[in-house]
Amino acid sequence: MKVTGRNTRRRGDILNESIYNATIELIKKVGYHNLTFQQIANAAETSRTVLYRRWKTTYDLIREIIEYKVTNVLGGPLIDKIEDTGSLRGDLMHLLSLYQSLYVEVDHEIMNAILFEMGQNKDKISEIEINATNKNILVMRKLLQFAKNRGEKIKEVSDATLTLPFDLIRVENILRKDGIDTKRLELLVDEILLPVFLA
Amino acid sequence: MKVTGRNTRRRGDILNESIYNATIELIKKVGYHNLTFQQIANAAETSRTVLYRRWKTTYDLIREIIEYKVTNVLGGPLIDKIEDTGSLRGDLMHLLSLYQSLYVEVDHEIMNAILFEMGQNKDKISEIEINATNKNILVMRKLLQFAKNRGEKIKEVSDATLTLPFDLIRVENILRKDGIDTKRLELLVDEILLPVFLA
DNA sequence: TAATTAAGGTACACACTGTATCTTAAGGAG
DNA sequence: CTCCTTAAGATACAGTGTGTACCTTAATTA
Repeated sequence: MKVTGRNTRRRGDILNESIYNATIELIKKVGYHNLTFQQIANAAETSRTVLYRRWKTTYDLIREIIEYKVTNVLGGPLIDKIEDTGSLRGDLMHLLSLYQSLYVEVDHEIMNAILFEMGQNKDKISEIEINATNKNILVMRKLLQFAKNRGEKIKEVSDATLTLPFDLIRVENILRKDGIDTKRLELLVDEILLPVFLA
Repeated sequence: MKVTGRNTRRRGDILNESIYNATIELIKKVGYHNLTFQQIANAAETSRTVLYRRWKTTYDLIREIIEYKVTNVLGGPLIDKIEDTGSLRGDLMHLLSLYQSLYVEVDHEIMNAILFEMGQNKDKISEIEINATNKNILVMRKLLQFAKNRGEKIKEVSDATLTLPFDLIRVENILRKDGIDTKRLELLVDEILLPVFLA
């Protein structure tokens, strides 16, 4: 603690946000791989003890930050945010834009860190992430139902294929990461997603 | 060193392979994130000094292991291994099988570690990896040329879309990782790749 | 056999981890 | 307003890993 006296000990949400922000800045600077509780504590001007009490690993912290940020960015679950825009192409563009906005707002490094841990920790994380995958499948089912209701001819595909829009955004953000603009998203829709889903 | 006397100091390839194998085993055990030079040195029964002399980071070591393994598994560059099987479907299946075999033989963790670093280290790695991406594009061009020569109608797509087969295998190995069998690869070909590339 | 090269040993200062123990500020209940 | 509970923050310690420097000596080559 730098300042002694009254009003020097933060709690609850104020402290949390300070830790979140410090963590995000640190990840941008040193990367997820080099992220340490020690540095987070320094940056957030708190104590390592506080961090260890709440999170076992930096991954647990990151996960919490994502959840916090997602609700802030989207303002609610993804499935409530998709709309019937009048065409499958428009709906897919809207979906990709929404999902992409998460990567931009939450920060690539953090989103990719999650993806990486999914590839490493076979057991404990899968529960959380399988859940996320299932939610994404439901989003796509709803989106394709819009198209069917409009009379568009939709192919019957497996659940695994329904995750394709999300997978594409993930790959884009790992490999390309810069210049993922509307034009790029349109290319994904026109060259990949529409041929896959539209009969 | 455990044993003193003659023939106790390994060099060159024998030492290298010992280090490679120890690293692979360690990654399987503790994951890339927790991989340390110290543990590698112990497991390979060598000295940390030896490791630091040759590799600056565990990532550099991993990268070398992949190159070593790839030539062992495939027996040469990927572009020389694809064949005209008589149909685009057959060619794509063959390509996916080859690329998937890398993940199985080299170990998921290591392949994913590379992917993760690609997402983190924007600068230095991109040169290597952009190169790899370009090679993959050439592979797909060659494969699609087989199809054109046979008279199959092939869509004109952007280069970024040509990396789709590789991207799909990557995603599979991050998220699903178990049960990526022939049936799964067939689904990728029939539901995604053929609709994208075949007119 | 001598010279060169590289493996292996030892040591050091520093950073991070995880845990335990203690103090004390903040916020609520009465 | 005071007491009490809760949680923030300070301090300390043993263990592990890092990166580097310096030295010794085995293996290879000339």
